[in-house]
Amino acid sequence: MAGTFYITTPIYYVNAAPHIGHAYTSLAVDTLARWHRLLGDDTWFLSGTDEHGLKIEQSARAAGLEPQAQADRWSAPFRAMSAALDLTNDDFIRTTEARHKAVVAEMWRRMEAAGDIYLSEYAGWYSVGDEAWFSADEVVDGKSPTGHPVEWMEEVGYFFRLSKYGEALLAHLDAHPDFVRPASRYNELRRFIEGGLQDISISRSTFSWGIPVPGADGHVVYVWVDALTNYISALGGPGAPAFERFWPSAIHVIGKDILRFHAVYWPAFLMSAGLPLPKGIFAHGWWTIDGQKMSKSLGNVVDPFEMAQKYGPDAFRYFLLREVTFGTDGDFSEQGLKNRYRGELANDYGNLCNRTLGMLRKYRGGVMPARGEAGPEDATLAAVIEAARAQLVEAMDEMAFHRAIAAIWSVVGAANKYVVETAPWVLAKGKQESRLGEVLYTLCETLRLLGVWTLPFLPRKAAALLDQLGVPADLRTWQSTLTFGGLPAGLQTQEGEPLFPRLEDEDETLAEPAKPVKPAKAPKAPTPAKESPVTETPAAPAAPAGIAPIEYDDFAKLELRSARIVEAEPHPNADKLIKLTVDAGEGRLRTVCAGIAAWYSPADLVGKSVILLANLKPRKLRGVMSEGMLLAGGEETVTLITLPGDHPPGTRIS
RNA sequence: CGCGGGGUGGAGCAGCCAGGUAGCUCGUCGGGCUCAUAACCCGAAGGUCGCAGGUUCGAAUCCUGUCCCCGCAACCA
Repeated sequence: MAGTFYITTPIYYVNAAPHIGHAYTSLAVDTLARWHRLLGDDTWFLSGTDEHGLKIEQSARAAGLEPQAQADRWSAPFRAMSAALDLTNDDFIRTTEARHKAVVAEMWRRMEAAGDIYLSEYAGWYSVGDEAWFSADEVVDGKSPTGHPVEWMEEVGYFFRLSKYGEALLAHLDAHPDFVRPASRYNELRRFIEGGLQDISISRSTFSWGIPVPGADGHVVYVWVDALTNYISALGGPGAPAFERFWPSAIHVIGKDILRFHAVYWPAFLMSAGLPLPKGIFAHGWWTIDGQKMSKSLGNVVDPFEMAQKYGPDAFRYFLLREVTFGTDGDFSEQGLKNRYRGELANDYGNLCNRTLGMLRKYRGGVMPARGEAGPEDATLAAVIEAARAQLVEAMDEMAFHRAIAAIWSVVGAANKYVVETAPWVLAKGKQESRLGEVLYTLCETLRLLGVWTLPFLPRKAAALLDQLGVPADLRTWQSTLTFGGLPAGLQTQEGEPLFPRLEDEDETLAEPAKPVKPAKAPKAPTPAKESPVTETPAAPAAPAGIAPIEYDDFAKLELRSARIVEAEPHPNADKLIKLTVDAGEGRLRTVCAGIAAWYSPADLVGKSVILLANLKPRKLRGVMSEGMLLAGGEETVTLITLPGDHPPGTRIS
């Protein structure tokens, strides 16, 4: 069964803090790595950061730092994720490391030697914001389809003959139907390749923060050749011992947005360089938050550090892997996490451990009994275990975490049922010692299997359970769970805390989000439970059950003032925002960005009197400092709260 | 005709590719148990599977049409 298993996360681009998406990818990969180590496979788990490019160069300049210093600074949180989330990555590659640069240069030379790189002049509309080129018909009013300004650029640069590899890629897909998973992505990709591949630009001369193109001063290797090569540079590159040991067995786990680069560019680069292709690519889905797209403006970005802190890394990991079919999109909600925590972790699994160890302590002084008289309930439980073991293996082979967990939990359920049906407390009263011993043994051994099987999914808690049971290391392997009955009699179990203690806020209604809560009578503040905040300032945290009542003092903290809009123009770099200049009677004008572009045009706004939240901490929105927030209401359509036309600016509103 | 995902008991989902008594979790109601983290176990109620046609002995599942929802730039995995 033992084999070689190399698994990677993408390298994360360091222009933003880690969020749930990064955490998800890393946790999924970590779980697979732990699983394969459990199976005894020679396993290597790689993660890292992508640190080159114009964006970093610019943000460094804006911060007054050297690009490397900026990269160091922003790479740190990604490295910190390993500790916070219990990731067991064997290595962490950074594209600014010498070992990486050397292999990128070698890749380049190999591709060049294959005749796949050529110099050409190109010209077109380039958008810094997108780091991409656009054709003339894509550019509207000097903006890219994504709203970023574009500029006409002419550049001499290197191209890669991607067009040459279409047939070979299709042939590879034919021969390896598992090369891209899930199947829906495989189909999507096929259609894309069948549509024909264009050569791609693989160098830049408009910025310098990158790996120099070998033998071509002034050119740096453009993002994909640089970034994708991390998967082999971390192994030391072609010929290195680690490369020989791990390379062709690689599985790249990625988000669905970068499938094309991994499943088209990367294999083509490798073919060109004369190197074997990875074994497969798995593209997972994205998370929405409370049913909505994750976005800063909604204030619903999930901070993985905070979640791990609050619920523990195990529970966070468990939720992400259990909640959705790996490969499809899912919805994250703290409510959902709490529900699964309480139901599946605390009540089902944690409580099973607790009651079992409690009975063992009570009836046998915490010492593992010898086996005894069998009973009819045993076979039922055994059958569930046998089935679950097979399902677990099958599910993990398909990276179907949710099914793997469901299989394990079928055993948890069966064990809880076993307790009720065998009723050890009745056996104890009736002095049926032999049967009681067998029942307690069976439960403990079942817990051992559960503990081992959940090691990849709940690394800390599973280990804690095995510790409580007193399980020695050689009984914590996959192999040791292939047969039932490994636990030796006489084993001393340990006192332990409940694995998953009840959550603090247990009186909270965890089930139905829409529990009608009478709205606090907030004086005048037009704040229904789910208002759309007008500006992109920190929105109130989502409060599904309504917003908790506040004291008057809380309200008094708001400095609301009337203000007159004196100027309005579209935000230079954001479609949803309007940049307003308002007079709040302070003797100076303020700039406020409001997310109302979908409902108002700038011309409509000038001269209106509105309500300004004046003491909101200023905040930069897409590059423009916004000093306040305008009150507005509505869900589908947002309406600014306006005051009668001649209302004097600066009046305090309460 | 831009692309993609989705509409299944109160909520969230599976099933659909390979048609054949509609399943899971949560919630609700009733019962049991008392070892345990007021946890656990059993039972019940509750769905004409968005709508309309079609194919078929038979359709949640295949085909056609149609309506609705959600993503698809900016913290993008």
